[in-house]
Amino acid sequence: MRVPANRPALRVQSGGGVGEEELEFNEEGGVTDDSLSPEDASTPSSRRLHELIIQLGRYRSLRDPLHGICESKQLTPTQIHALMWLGNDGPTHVGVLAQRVGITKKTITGVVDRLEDMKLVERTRDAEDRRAVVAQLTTEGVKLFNLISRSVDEGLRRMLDLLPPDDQEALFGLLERVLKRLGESSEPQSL
Amino acid sequence: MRVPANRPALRVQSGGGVGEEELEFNEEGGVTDDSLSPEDASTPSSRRLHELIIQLGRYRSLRDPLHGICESKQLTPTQIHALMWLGNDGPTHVGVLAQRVGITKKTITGVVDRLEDMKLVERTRDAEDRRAVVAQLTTEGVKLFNLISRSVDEGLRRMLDLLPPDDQEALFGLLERVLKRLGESSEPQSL
DNA sequence: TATTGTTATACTCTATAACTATA
DNA sequence: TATAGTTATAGAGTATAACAATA
Repeated sequence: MRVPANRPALRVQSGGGVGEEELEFNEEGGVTDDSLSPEDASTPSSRRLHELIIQLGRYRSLRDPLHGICESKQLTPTQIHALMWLGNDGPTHVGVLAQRVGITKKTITGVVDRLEDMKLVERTRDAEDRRAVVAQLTTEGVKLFNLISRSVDEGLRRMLDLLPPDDQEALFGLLERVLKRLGESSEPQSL
Repeated sequence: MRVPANRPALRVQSGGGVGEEELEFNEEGGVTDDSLSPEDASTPSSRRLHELIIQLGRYRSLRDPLHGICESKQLTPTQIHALMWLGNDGPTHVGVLAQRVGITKKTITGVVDRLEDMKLVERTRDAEDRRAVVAQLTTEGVKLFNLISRSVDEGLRRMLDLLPPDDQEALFGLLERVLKRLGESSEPQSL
């Protein structure tokens, strides 16, 4: 009853320029809108995985291990997300950073604004393309990145502790094979 | 430069009532604040998993398979999240729903408001505890839930297609063992 | 008094549209 | 003209604080 508007703000450029920033290697768009070809929709395996994921989701500490970090650092998930990519990738065009985080170029501006206000990120112009803006962590930002990185490691360690060594190895092998498959069939966007 | 405030809005009741809605079986609070006991922090395994996850994160289609659904259905991630839990659990106290989605009671009110405006959710009073409000899907909400559920299945199927059958079985076994462990060491909150 | 939700307020996230500067 | 970002605007998510109704 607070806001009379019935339509959420989430809206995507579907009519205008296709080549904006939403282009991915997986372009099915509506995914499964109403056009469910009954052959390749869901399978017993996918439904089994779905059910397992729902069960796991009931354990909140598994679901969002970053939540505690957000609280203790007084940062929003999006801000943490942006910091982590900057720490992992080094200086990055803000447009690319937007892709990484999964938001639009218009939105990344405000996010970087606030990170800059907090002295965690710096903006500089790209000398080679004067239009482009490069974002990079400040010294303080790097320190925070390292701290968060260790927090994530610790969270992952606690998850791994739930698995016997054999299963841990199986998991690693499995993920590595997925990555190999992905690398063969497509490219990570704009790496 | 937009807003002069340097502090983000994310803030959690750390001083007030402990038993609000943030209580989990993993109560380390600050997680790794500054008190990193060097023994049980990160391990080679956790760092390896961390690295693998970062690599996977570069593939955006893997990272947020729900993104396409949000777009096509014109709903926000939080709204989808709430709908999915209502579909999976049936009529639910809005406070419990807040726990599931991972937001506070104050916030869930607005989310349910908007879902109610969209005629996807209904509110009723719990007859046994007149204080409590029960949220449940409308007929239209159930239809949407089924549609989204199938979309998720399809996304999962595409991920599973990246793995040979052996690895799929390994993954299932692995997840089931994690669930078993979790069930032994703790309870899913308020199930 | 304690608990369940809601209301009021403020800030962040997010997208669309219009704009500036550079290629 | 096309591309990289920013500004302006509006709606949704989120938390804190204060409040109402019920136990």
